Amino acid sequence: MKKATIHDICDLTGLSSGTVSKYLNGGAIKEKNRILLADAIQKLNYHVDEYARGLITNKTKTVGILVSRLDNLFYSRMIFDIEEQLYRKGYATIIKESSYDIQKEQKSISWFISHRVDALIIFPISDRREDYKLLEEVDVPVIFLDNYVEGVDRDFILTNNEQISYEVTDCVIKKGHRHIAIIVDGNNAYTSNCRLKGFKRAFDDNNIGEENAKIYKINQSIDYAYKVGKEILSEKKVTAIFAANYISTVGCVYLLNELNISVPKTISIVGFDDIMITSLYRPKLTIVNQPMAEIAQKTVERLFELLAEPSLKKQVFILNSKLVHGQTIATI
Amino acid sequence: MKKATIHDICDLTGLSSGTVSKYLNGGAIKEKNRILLADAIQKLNYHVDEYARGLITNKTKTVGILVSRLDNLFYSRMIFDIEEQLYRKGYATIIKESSYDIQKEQKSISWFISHRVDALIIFPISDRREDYKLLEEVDVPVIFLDNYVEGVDRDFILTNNEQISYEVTDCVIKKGHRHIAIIVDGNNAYTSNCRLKGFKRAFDDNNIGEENAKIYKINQSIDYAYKVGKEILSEKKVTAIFAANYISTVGCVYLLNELNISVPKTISIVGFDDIMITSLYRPKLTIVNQPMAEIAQKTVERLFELLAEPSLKKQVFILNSKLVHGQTIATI
DNA sequence: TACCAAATATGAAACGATTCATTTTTTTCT
DNA sequence: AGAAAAAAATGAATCGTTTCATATTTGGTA
Repeated sequence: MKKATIHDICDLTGLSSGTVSKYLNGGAIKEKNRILLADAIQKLNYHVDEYARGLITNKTKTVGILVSRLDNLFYSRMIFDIEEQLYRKGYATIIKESSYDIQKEQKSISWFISHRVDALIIFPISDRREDYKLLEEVDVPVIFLDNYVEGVDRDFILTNNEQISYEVTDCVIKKGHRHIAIIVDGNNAYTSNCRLKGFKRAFDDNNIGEENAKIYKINQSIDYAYKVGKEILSEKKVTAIFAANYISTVGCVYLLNELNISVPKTISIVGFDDIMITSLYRPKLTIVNQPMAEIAQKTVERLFELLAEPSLKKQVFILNSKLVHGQTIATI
Repeated sequence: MKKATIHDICDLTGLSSGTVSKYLNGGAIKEKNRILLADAIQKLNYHVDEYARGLITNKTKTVGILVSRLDNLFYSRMIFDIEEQLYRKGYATIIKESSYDIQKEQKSISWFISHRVDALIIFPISDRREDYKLLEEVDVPVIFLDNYVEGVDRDFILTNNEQISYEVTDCVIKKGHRHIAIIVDGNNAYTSNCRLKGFKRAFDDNNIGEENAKIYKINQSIDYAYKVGKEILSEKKVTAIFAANYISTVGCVYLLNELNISVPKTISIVGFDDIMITSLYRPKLTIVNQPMAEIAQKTVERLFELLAEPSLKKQVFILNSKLVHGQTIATI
């Protein structure tokens, strides 16, 4: 049994392909024929072939999302929000992941272009302009999230990483801590650097030598974060940990739970991105929250602006994170 | 600047479309021409138009996944595993979600068919055969996960829900509990019923009247689970809760944390699907684990069997869950 | 050099929809 | 009823690939 096409409908109804097409796309059809067509479509179990349609219309009503890791709740939650909004507007979402593999990221971008997505949302994993060269000659709207890439003339939606990191660190210092460790992502170049910068600036502004600022870089694995956390705990002087991304926050909380470490008596901790953390873990973590819903909202909003007017001047949007106080910073 | 096509490559190289196509698909080409083509493709920033290709080859190298909720970690984790394996085999994954809306589920199935996915993976939300009628006349391989639909002649991959639920309940009863509450999903008809059946059978086998078995149905919202949990706590007689899916487990743990309830002294609890639960929450939860990696593995394996031989006789696979003991069942 | 088989290259037809200039049918008005 | 205007239907051309039967080139051998 072969898939039914428009021609089969023509044969069955005696109407022409143009009329069938008009029906499928909601044009004006005589009532008699409308019924005829509805019946035929039902009878033949007809489905539009979007590949044939896309070929000629040059629109696919499809948005690609390229994410580094799907099993990172920070990303998947945001994607969930974005998908939901796109669906409402009649767009389908195609999700692919790069797994922090630049080769795979490029293959995915290429795949998306070949599949003619109408727009592309990327959580970039590289900070080198040439890794996104592929996109330069392509006139698909692209929005980058979570990370900046110097020299790429596209839209970016970011959060005030340096500022919030400064705020966290300053707060910890003000509570009397002098030896503080920060855990950042080694891959996530630009964003990590911002968080580091804010961290260091707080040391400077409080006149504390930067040699007291212990910096740890991890890759995007909870296990690795766990190990690094252990290493930090063995550093006797350190009294506070700033887990400056979601993965390291989860890793540290696992660790503290596992070793039954009394928080904040033994060690103080601040986390990043509260997704199921403060609800599950006690004491309640002091944690930075990036405005995920807002980011999703802004992304979709901007996406449609770009779809309507692709030549809009590129912009960088910076949204504000919030520090939510729990009970995990001790006052010394 | 228009998108480059094969014809542009022909013009630039002086070769024919057939040759270009052969090159793109890895055929034998003279070295001289191979270089010529590589250069031209680079220069023109050419990308294959998969819509044109798909139209004629009738293959899209694409698998659709239709999931009820993406922000349910039990599903998203499994999808992550499946996506990973499909990627390795050169297939792209398109994810859509139904949000427990049957209309949306059907629209998505229709979308997938129109977009000619080579295969389809569905986490069904209905247990009525006619809700999947769309698929009957379609010769795309389909695998259903997590839930059975009576009368649908397709492959299913499930877990031993009744058996494991029996095991849990029996264990709780053996520890002296007589009044036990179970929370199941009201939507998730077949699977929930299995879990309920096992629950009740344990009561019967232990000669405890079923009036002691308190049954609570929730929809797929953590907040609702939280509320139901509260209601259960107010039932003075109940000494143990069996949160028989991931959402209700999370909801209950939130609640117990929030109210600072001493577990298992005040109440005993068993959960379902340990994703970030036992690592974050103390005391360590006694919890049922479905073999997520195995399910993903089996799904992909079966998918490729069906792709190779679509007329294979349909099967129902049942994998085994495991009860992992923690410290949340009190002995009375 | 001439011949032949193997290796490459050619290009028209096909895939299944939409488009749009043209034709046919229906409606409205006198 | 007949003419004009409006509405609906027609169908050939088109989108950018792959396919495959045919034609051309290559290079080894007599």
